[in-house]
Amino acid sequence: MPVVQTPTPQPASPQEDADERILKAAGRLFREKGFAATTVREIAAAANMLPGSLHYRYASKDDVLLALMNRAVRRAMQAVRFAIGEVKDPVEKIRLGLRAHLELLCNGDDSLYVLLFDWRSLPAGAREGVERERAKYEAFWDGLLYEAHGSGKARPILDIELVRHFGFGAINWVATWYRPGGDRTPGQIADAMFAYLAYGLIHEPSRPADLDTHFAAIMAASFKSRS
Amino acid sequence: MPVVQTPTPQPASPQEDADERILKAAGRLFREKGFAATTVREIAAAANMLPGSLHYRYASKDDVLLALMNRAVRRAMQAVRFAIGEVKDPVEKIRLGLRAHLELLCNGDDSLYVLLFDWRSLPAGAREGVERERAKYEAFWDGLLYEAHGSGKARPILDIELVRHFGFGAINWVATWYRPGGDRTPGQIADAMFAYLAYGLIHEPSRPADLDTHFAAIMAASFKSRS
DNA sequence: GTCTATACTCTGATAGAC
DNA sequence: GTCTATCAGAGTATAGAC
Repeated sequence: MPVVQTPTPQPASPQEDADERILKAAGRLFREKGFAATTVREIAAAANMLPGSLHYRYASKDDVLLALMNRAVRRAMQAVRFAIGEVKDPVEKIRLGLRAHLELLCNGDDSLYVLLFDWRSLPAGAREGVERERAKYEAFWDGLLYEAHGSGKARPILDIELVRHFGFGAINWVATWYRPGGDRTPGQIADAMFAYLAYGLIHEPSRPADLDTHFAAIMAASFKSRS
Repeated sequence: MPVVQTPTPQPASPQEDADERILKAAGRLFREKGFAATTVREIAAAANMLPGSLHYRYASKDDVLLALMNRAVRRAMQAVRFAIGEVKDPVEKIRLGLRAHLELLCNGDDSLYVLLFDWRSLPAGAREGVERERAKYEAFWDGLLYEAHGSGKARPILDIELVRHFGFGAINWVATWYRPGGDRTPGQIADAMFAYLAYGLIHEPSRPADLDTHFAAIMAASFKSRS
């Protein structure tokens, strides 16, 4: 199993620096307190500037949220594509993609969390654009699932969209209980989740040895491999 | 498979009527717009009273949220216990509990949604009490999982808490994409989720027929049975 | 218990100097 | 581009009549 890497971010140009500071500060605050409970003064202070200066970059508080969410989708797509790389095995692609998604959610910037958990704060007018990009990301995952389904390795899946919803749910929910420094890294958690969902929790005496072996191998690796 | 029923709510006494109207209105608004984006004036208007009257019942907006969340845990516990009833099979108990939880989340009052998705809005001081009750609910689920684990029907589970987290994630996330009137009822969705997680998505030629049969039976029923 | 009226704070956004 | 200073409005909570 290849170790997951994250794409190296390109150094910010001088003029992007202020924008970057704003989005980073806003991301942290929106994640901690939620969009509506965060004030523009707080964002500006955390970004080491004054409210007036912030307004020069973003015309409104909503615009900050919008930019943050657009960035979240972009980064998620980028991280998953990068993690999969040139891997060909369709099931392994899903495992690697899950790891990348969860690592971004837990240890990356806060934008993905905000996208997922502060969706209601996005004004209705701005929703369409983000929705479109988000749909692309989901379609990408559907493609991975469809590919695995077609490979014959996966159980005949009755509803790929439903499987994606359940998978996203299990993995996104990690953000509500994960605390850095715990027993497992995000990568290990993602592997465990993959193993449970892929091989199931029901054990019956007639279950063939190879299924248990695959399950055990992933679970064991989920303990050993660093994220 | 017994049909899931919901406990019949006892009729509200006259003086509870106003409290009830407030919590119901607040639940709907908090779910739609979030706690911070909802104003006391809106809650009062939706409950057919004026802000001053609302204040007579709840000293602050935070108190409304607190009452709503405490109620959510109470109702969830009640609904799951009721759904399980006298069923003895540990795996079936989990299936029925999942259905009840999801039905409350999708079609019941909005308090459970608010509890799960507006957790950050609860002031730190009030968190402890809700946390304690919520921990009891989670411990109850851990008990169900432990029981299933001990029955020998379940695969040797390495981490019950992790399984609960994944299960809660998949099932709670349904609230973010479920729309009433769609193809499936909450009960059917819960059954599908149960089947996927219980029997796994990986299919291999050596998989014994009985596992596929159980999986198929639940999935087929998930299409037929009304929630 | 519910109303009216209001106090006081904080919010997002802006205007204009530098 | 960033600052200072400020506006107009909305926010929660309250006081006190009925």
